[in-house]
Amino acid sequence: MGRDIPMDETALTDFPNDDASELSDFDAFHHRLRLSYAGLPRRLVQLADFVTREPDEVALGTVSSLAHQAGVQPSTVVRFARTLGFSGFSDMQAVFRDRLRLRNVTYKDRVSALHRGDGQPLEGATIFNGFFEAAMESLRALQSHLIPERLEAAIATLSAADCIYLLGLRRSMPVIRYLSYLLAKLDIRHQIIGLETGMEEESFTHAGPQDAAIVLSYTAYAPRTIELFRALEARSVPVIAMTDSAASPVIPASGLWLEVHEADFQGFRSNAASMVLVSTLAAAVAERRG
Amino acid sequence: MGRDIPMDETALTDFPNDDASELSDFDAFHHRLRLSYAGLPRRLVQLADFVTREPDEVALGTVSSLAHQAGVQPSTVVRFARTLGFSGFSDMQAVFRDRLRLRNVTYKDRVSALHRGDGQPLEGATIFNGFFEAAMESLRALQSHLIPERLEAAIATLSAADCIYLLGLRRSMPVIRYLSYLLAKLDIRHQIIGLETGMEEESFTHAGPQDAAIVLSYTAYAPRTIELFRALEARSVPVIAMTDSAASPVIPASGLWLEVHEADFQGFRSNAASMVLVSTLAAAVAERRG
DNA sequence: CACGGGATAGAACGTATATTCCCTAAATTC
DNA sequence: GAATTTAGGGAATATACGTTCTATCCCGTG
Repeated sequence: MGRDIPMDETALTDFPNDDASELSDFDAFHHRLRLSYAGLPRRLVQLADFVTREPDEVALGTVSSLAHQAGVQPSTVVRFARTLGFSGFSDMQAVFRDRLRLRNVTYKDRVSALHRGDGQPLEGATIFNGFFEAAMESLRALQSHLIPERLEAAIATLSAADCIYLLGLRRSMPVIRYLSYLLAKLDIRHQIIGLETGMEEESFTHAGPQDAAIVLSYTAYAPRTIELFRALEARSVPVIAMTDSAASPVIPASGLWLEVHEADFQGFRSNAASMVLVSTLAAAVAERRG
Repeated sequence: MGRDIPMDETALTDFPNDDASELSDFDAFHHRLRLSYAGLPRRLVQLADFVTREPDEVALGTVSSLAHQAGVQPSTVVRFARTLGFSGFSDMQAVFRDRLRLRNVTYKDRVSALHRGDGQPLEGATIFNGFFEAAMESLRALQSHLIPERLEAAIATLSAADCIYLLGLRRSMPVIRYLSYLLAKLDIRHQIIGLETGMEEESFTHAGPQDAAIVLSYTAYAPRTIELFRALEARSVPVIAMTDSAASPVIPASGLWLEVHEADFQGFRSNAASMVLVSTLAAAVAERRG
């Protein structure tokens, strides 16, 4: 216990800690590592990679076990520590161990910290908790309401489509953009409806039964979305709706709709469930098309 | 693959036990401890209480440090281990260390377990499960890693900012767009960096210390993001990073970064955690500004 | 091609740690 | 109340570990 090494306090703390966000020793270590990484010899780079990849091993292992895993000599490990400003390996390991300790401490008290209901103005942790719960709730609801057959039908329809039109305004717009991003990456032809205001109908002048559309709309359903949805149905475009109730105005005649309940927190809808479902559709269509 | 357990089973357990039938060493240890607890001598009871209360100390400490903390003699610690069926203290400690190791691997391999090796096409429900699990895992990881003080510091910085610059390319772009949408709704001045390719730097020619920036980047960090991040730092723009490791190249000198691990499924990253955190930041800043 | 400097590997050293043994104290039984 | 058994404390011992030193190798340089 009696570690009489002075443990060079300045070793890691001489970095600009300007403001309230104090750099943890662990972060400071990595900061230093990044700075000197470029000029490091081969074996030390090997070690640098290893310690960033397996920080837990560093905390729990011994010099020789790490040396073995990283493919270097034990003495190199010590040299690595000294190069980074520690008095020896043990000093460096202490940083990694403290991180493990700390991590589990925050894990322990986070519940009490987050659920503080003492009427104080909303602090960050409370707001986070709200969004977190909303997302979890939405995901759970999605999982329990999802009907596999419907999902399969939706995938089949989309897979057969020539071009997939995407419709979702206001709060659903970010989800649509995300879907568009996914489809682009998967090289699936698609088109967002309504990027330019007022020109929405022009987006699907050529659309027909050979295509398909995904429509997202949650209460209160944007009137413009309903309009555009009806225009799509009028053109006999097969529509897959993602909405939150059987009474929704965007449920297609085919009955092909997927139930998604987005819990909201302070008026902001967590789009977690929509994002997951939309990812599923994109990946499944890509898979189906091969 | 014997794992077709519905995910809500695993959702609430603290430790990702491989299976209900196959107890982890750590759980087995506690089971044994409970059985023999009643007939234990005084000092050993003292130790039993200590190891259940502070398992991390057992994993990280030495015989004498534990003896000191528990108020017994070092030799008693060894006797304790032997009484519980270990060959010595080190054997017992190994169990506690393995537990620490396992804790942090949880989400890594779980999703990949869904990748079917038999070459069969994945059906919709399977794909959905993958994305669903990835999202849940990301959210859980976010909750356990989030440091409330850091979050507060980030909110404070953003609240004080004149204009908030948003940076995140490729896979992070959808999240940035979503954040932009939120900020627009909340009437908070902001600017996305890099909407037009090649003209990114022009987006922040007027940026300075009075502003702030949010940078999203996950492995493998897009080189262009790193470049732009450095340019921001060079202009002394306070940067808040959302990234996945202390070794990330986009961690600002201020140390103001938030840890986010996005589990991915089939190469697609669930952005669930990022979305939740980004919503939190937007709402908290709005709240702070009143 | 020769030389010098630094990086690396391997071995030797000293220390800290777990372990073991033994003695003392306490408790239980005859 | 004495003897025997069991728990606990303390010190000695063995081992594993980090550290340091030195010889060798590689790479760059004159």
